[in-house]
Amino acid sequence: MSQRTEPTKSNEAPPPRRRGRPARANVDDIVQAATRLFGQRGFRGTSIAAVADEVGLSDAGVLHHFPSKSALLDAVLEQDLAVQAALAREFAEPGGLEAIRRFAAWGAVNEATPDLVGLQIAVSAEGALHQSDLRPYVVRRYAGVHLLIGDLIREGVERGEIRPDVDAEWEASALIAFLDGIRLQWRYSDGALDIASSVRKYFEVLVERLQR
Amino acid sequence: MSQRTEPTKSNEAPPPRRRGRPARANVDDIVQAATRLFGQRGFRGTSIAAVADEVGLSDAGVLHHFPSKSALLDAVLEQDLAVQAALAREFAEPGGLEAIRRFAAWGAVNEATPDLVGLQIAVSAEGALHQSDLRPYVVRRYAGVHLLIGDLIREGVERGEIRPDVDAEWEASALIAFLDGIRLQWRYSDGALDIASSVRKYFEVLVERLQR
Amino acid sequence: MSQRTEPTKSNEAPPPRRRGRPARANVDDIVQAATRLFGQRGFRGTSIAAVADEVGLSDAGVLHHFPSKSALLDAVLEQDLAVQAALAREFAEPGGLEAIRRFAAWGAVNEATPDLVGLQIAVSAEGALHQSDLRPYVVRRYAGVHLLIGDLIREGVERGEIRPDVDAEWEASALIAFLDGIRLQWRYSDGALDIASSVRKYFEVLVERLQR
Amino acid sequence: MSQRTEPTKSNEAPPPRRRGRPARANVDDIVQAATRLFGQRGFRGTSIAAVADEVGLSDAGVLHHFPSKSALLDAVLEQDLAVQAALAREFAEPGGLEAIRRFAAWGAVNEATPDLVGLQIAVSAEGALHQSDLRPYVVRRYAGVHLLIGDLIREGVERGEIRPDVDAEWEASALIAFLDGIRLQWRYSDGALDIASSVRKYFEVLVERLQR
DNA sequence: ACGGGCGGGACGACCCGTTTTT
DNA sequence: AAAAACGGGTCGTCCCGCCCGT
Repeated sequence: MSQRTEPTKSNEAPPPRRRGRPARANVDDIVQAATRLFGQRGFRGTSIAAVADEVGLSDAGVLHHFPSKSALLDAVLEQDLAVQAALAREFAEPGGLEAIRRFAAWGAVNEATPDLVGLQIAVSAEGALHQSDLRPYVVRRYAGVHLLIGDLIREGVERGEIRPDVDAEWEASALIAFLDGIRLQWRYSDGALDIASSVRKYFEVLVERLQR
Repeated sequence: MSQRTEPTKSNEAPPPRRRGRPARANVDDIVQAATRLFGQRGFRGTSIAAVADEVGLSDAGVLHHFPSKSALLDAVLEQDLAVQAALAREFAEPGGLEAIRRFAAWGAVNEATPDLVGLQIAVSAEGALHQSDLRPYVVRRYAGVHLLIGDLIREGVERGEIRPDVDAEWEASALIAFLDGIRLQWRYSDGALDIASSVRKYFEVLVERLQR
Repeated sequence: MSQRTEPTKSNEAPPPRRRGRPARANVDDIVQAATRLFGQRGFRGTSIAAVADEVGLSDAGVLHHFPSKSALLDAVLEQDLAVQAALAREFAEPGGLEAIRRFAAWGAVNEATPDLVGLQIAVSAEGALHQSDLRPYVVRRYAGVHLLIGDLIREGVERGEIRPDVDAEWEASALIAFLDGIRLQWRYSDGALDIASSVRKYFEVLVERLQR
Repeated sequence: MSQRTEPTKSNEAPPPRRRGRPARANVDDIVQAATRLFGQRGFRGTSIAAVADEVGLSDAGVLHHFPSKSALLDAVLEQDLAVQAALAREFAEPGGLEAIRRFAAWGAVNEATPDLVGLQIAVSAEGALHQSDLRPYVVRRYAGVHLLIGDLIREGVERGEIRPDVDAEWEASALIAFLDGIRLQWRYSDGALDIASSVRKYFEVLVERLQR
């Protein structure tokens, strides 16, 4: 299925390719390839040359677009964050318990975007190491999700959908923990684990616990 | 105390060893230092030289005891596994629901052995990357824990302590996921998160769910 | 306006230049910037990008005007040579001992044109290295000055102003050596050394020695 | 004298190589080779690989002995300084005017140790560039020589050998300038210039000026 | 047996001058 | 005049072997 090397629009009508545009890789291609490779091999385990290879450039070619490896990382992370944020907004839109119910589909989304999931796993993993540049990014992401979930629970309590004595902080933390952990297992099982239904089940149990 | 460089048993060097032999680092020291460093910086992020430095040897000195870096890794992992297995046996000893209740103390144990926890996190993290030598090790560990928890649940069902309709597989998987995830959060919070009580709470909820 | 990008003569752009041309850097600007940077960091220590930055262009922009880095160097050197030659002609104009006396002001001129002096120092310095492209240029300059001074002395002898037994060759060589060396010291002293009076003193001593 | 490139014994009889020290390049060889290359091509113009080549090692081999390029530079400079200091002490030993007379032989010494002279020229040259690591070294050397010469003149004045109205500071400065400059010319003339007699002549003129 | 001095080959990121295309 | 890309090169790191002393 066309390994890599020409990721973009499939309807690009290659033959004509007027006026010798060599159809060079563009910035988006690079970010995409880097996303995949970072996700597969980790940030430190991925050399600029490997990314360049993927998109058919030389190291210098990539460094032309991104002055340093960490600039490339920033671009990758920023793009990931944008996708995640959009998704979270969509899920959270109804607010309260209903929003939480919606998040049950989160596992299915994971299965659909393995590259991004791989990236998040790898980033979480490497960020856990001391003195990693990825730490702040992961910490920020944790804080964001934590706040989001906590708010939904509190909102549910206000609306009377959720029992007032639930420990919102702990629930948020436990949810994130489960999601992170199950994602790891998914990775280790080479996708064999049915993450979608596993996540759905967690939400069933969670919703029941929240309601009473 | 025994700063570095010769931490271990003082009752060695039995016979003469005259003339102030500088008390060189031994194999155990190296494994211990490697455990700490692997846990802090990851396996690939730790150079042999760094380990050697920690114990006051040269690279060659370390390589004398362990022919290669991965031999050192094996030793570290083996030691970790032994500790974990002993712990698990102790917790699981009563069997059934009671054993599961005992595991609630797992979080507290984590706080007591930060080096080993760090190692496990780092290993899980790096093993998640494709083509990592650590993968098989992590997979094996997952399988072991999975089996252990599953067996305890099944045993509890047999004993009538646990509802027969629980999904043992999913519970084991979810538990491991939570533990892995919460450990990560603990790491990212620089130990600020109260992992012991967070884990205890999970087990409370779990035990309640299993019973009724 | 004009942030950067066209510091020089304001009375250019004579006729139309309609439609707010952003007043791009011109060739002279580039040469001037290159002169300063070559003088400060040396030829090899100055990248085309650095020059481009100074004048607000991209590397490619500079390379549009000068096909290669050494073409830019040639332009810089040529301009420097023109300035020096004009100065020398002016000083040497009366000929004989009087011309030599005039050269006493050389130090003061140096202080007034620090960029060019910096360039000469840097060029002398780098040209001294083996296989440098700058060698021939420096050698030619040495020869020129040598000849000039030698001629003045010989002329002075003919005119009877200078003792006939002076060693013109050595005097020229020593003078140049002193000037080069004192210039270096000036540079190392960050301009603290009073090069003008130091040079003047050398000429006093020299003139006295020449006369008897 | 066995150019370079295979410093060891030429009759090395590869097969046997009894138990033996393969006569690897040692630290001194590296420093010496670096001295020559730095002198010929400058510090920045000399790669570690070039030095390694000269002594028959790989880059890594050299970096084993000197952790970084600037560590190697330090070693080279330190050695140079030691040689210079010893020489200066020897010349300056009688003190006063006599010591100054002795320095007339400085040019001849230069001719005998072209490598060190080359190094000094190159270092002076590169140090003149802004933000060079060599600056402080050169400044220190200047200060040392300045002080030495100044002291000798002052001593000569005290002893009554030198006229009391000489400007010791200027004389020191001018002497250094001449020496630096003439050295440069010597370099540019590819050794054709008779630096020994040129320097001697400067000292003759100098001594005469100091005395009367 | 233990420990280390010494060395290397591969690879890492990044920079620089330059050509090609628009 | 800029944008895109490349090839060569720099320093430095890493893992590991070949020796030799104790």
